[in-house]
Amino acid sequence: METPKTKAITRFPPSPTGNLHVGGLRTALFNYLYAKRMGGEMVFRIEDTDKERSKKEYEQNILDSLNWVGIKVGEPWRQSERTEVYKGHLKKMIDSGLAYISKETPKEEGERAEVIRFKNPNKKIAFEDLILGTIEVDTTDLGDFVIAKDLETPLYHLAVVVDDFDMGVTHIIRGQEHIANTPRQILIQEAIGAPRPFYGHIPLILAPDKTKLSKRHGAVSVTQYKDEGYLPEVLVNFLALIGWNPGNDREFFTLDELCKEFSLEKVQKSSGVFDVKKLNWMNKEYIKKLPKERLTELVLERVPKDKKDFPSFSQVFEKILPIIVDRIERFDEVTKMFEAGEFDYFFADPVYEKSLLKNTSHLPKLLDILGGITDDNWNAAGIKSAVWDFATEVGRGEVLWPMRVSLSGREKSPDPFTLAEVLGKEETVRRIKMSLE
RNA sequence: GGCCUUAUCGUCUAAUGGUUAGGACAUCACCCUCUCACGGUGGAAAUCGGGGUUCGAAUCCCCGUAAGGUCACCA
Repeated sequence: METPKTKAITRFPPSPTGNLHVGGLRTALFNYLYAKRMGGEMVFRIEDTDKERSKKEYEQNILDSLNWVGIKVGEPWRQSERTEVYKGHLKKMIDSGLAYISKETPKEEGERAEVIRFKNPNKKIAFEDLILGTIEVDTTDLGDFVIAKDLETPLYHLAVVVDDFDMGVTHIIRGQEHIANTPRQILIQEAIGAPRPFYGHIPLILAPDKTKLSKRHGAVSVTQYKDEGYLPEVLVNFLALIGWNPGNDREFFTLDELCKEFSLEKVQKSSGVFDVKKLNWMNKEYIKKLPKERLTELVLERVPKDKKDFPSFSQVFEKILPIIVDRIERFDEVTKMFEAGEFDYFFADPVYEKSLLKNTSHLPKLLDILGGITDDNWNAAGIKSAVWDFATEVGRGEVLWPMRVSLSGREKSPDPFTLAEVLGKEETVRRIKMSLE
């Protein structure tokens, strides 16, 4: 790993007008990773100048989401608490003719008859984007844009520039939707005498239809992914790989590993589609490697209350955990399976549908074989080897199917040997006899 | 529409002038198998189009085309 030459101060400045979006999380991630990689830090700022739309609950959600995935942030700066600072700049700019109070004819409700506009010097601005290269724009067609409604009510562009300056931000890493904002923010920087930070505009995350990811495409907030049972480390790993790659085939990274590997040179220029299928695959890969304690906890919290009330629940649960885990990609599937009654037969007698049982004529013989298995050998492998030859001889489907149905009562279930192991010898025998009645 | 940006398998991407254009997800086939799931093996699949530059172009340049972003008294 290369030694960083300059410490970088990056920032994550969400506006609390909604829950944290996966796109927003990806932006936070890249800023965090870059700062860590460069031996600096990412500062956190709440952009709540829009008093109408900003809500405390959203601020909390953003913070909770960040914590959930393990991105640590300090106390945020709040724009709503810095009105005086912006006011000072505004006054100075007006006094020196860099901005002016403009008379307006309100077109919409809520619009003022007087606003503060920036005196646009109408020149060409070129900046070196760390990801896209040189970008040049003629700011003339921006006109004298509005930077505040009045001295007490600054607008986005002004507040951003002032804050980035005061916070000592060296690198602004943000989504490509901000490219158009950069020239006017540079103009303001020059007006207030702030140094120009480095810019890196990262590619957008798109929905499968290649349009902006929005609610109509399904889950967009981090909270939703959490609720659906995705692991936080998976979301981080997956999101890091949209628009960035390590330069080789490696796909699995922890947050810490990403902090060491990340670089802006490997960030893609073009937008990437959020592929839930791959997310699901990755979640399953991580689930497979989870330590037993955490796995148990995560599955257990998704089991419906009424199922947990079965008297034998704890003992049985221990045994069927691997069966459950085998069948899920996301933890919310645990709830769905239990609610569908998938595992009811582990806790209570199955109810037989005669048509499902098919041919029961080999069951008595099967009972003999099972009876001969010692307790030591009563496990899936042992049971299988005891039964296998007989089953093969008369036709496996003729023995194994009725055996499995008599134990589960279901059309679909784990294999009969596993079923028998979980149920125990006594119960297995009892159920097969019961199916013969 | 103006301005800005982008363009490798369906998707995420590797290859920074010389590779049979590589990997992963998804997909398909086969295997495992009493069912479901898991698992294993193999296959198909891409350089947007047209011109240059060069011995040689996915890679550099130009022109098209397409996609996205942005044009607020939101951020």
